[in-house]
Amino acid sequence: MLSFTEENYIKAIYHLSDAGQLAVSTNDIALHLQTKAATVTDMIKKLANKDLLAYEKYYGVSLSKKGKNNALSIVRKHRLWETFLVEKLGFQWDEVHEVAEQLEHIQSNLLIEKLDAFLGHPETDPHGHPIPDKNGKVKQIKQFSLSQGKNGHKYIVSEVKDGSATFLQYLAKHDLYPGVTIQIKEILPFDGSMVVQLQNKQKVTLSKATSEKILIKSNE
Amino acid sequence: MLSFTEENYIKAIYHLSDAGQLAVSTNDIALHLQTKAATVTDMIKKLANKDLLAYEKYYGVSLSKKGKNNALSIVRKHRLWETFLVEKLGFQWDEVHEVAEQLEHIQSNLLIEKLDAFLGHPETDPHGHPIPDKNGKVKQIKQFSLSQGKNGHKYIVSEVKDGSATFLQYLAKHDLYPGVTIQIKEILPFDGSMVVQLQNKQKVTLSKATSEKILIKSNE
DNA sequence: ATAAAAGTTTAGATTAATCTAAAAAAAGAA
DNA sequence: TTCTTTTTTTAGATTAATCTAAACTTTTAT
Ligand SMILES: [Mn+2]
Ligand SMILES: [Mn+2]
Ligand SMILES: [Mn+2]
Ligand SMILES: [Mn+2]
Repeated sequence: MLSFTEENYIKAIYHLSDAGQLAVSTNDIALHLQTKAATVTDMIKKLANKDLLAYEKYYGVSLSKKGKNNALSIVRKHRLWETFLVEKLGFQWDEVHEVAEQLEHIQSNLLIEKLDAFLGHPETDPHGHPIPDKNGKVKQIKQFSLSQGKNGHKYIVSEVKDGSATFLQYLAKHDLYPGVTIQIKEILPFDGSMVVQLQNKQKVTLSKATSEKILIKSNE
Repeated sequence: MLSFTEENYIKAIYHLSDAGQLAVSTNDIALHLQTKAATVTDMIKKLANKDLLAYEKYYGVSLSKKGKNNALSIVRKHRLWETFLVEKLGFQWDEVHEVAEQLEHIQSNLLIEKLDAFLGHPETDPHGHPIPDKNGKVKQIKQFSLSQGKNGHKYIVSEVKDGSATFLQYLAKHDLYPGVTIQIKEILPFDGSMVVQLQNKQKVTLSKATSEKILIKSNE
């Protein structure tokens, strides 16, 4: 049984390592968790003793199988709770992250499996992030950045890569959510901004910076 | 903002003092929280410094207005979550307490008000315990022990006073829940046990000890 | 009224998580 | 390759929550 703090370290390392691929440095973890490097060193020694990660002095850490499983379980809970908050309680998608940061630490397998069933076994959360299944399997979809879309083509929004409240509110104002179909109407060559049209025929102009943070998938 | 531990102390004192009426002793708190008296002494000093309770050395503590408000908020959250777990997620009523002990510490007013609305502003939890409203008001109903019911009379089960899993499972097996109408068919004088009949005509024999732990209200 | 028992507090330690400052190692630049 | 900068670790403290053992206060019983 991991403590609240240990769980947050494991999850941070999971995200920073790109799902457990790369090694993660002490400073990266400290930055991500808003703490100090010395604190991180202490904690990763503890996590290494628990076989949750491999730690090589001065060269960072990488999650073990056990650590990865723990991380996936926390990510699963986080994303299921976010889905619950939006789908069932009527939260806006920019309001859920902080609360899910707390809810993800509730310990009860029964709870999470019943919540999953109540939500109809969703595959993605409100931001389009995939929800790991009970066995830790993550469904990967073929997606790419909207900034790489072709003029005239239709796509489906699949994920947003910026979770800040202002960005999410901006997208919400223009009805840009995962699942929405869009068509690229125009790409301006001098600044890379583009005009996209929604199902309801409304047009929105998006800056390059914005279109880079929106992921899309093919329209089937 | 109270810590997890501080919240547990405040809630324990609230329950032990019968909703803030009586003073509570150090030992009572230690027993209830499964900790040591010395630990309790330290913590109540801290809570006294935060004006959550009045502490008189050697004579126990009593909650302040502020302490009572905090306690009511935690109790509200606990009971709303228990209701959610039973009504929406399909938990059995003997499975919810441990999970609610964790969920009651989640910090988010928005969450709890949205949860309340989602549940239809329930007045009692699955065990018949009243749910304090947003302002901390607790609705009191006229209720009494089933052991004091009269032969031949009809009543509605309103609350159960024992939260142990075995007791709750026993009642569930006989469909005895808050809200169910029962009629007393027979009271045996030598041991105080009674036979009650449910809506579905099924009869159950309850020992005195059991009927004392079931609260009922009049059949209107 | 005094002594014994019960309950409470204080003193001193421990563990988890955190910090700052100093030392050590690795990486980058000249 | 050697020096400088950056990163990481170690050393030593701090805070919250906990414990045991000893001291103290209140209550109960003779
Ligand atoms: Mn999130
Ligand atoms: Mn998300
Ligand atoms: Mn409960
Ligand atoms: Mn209850």
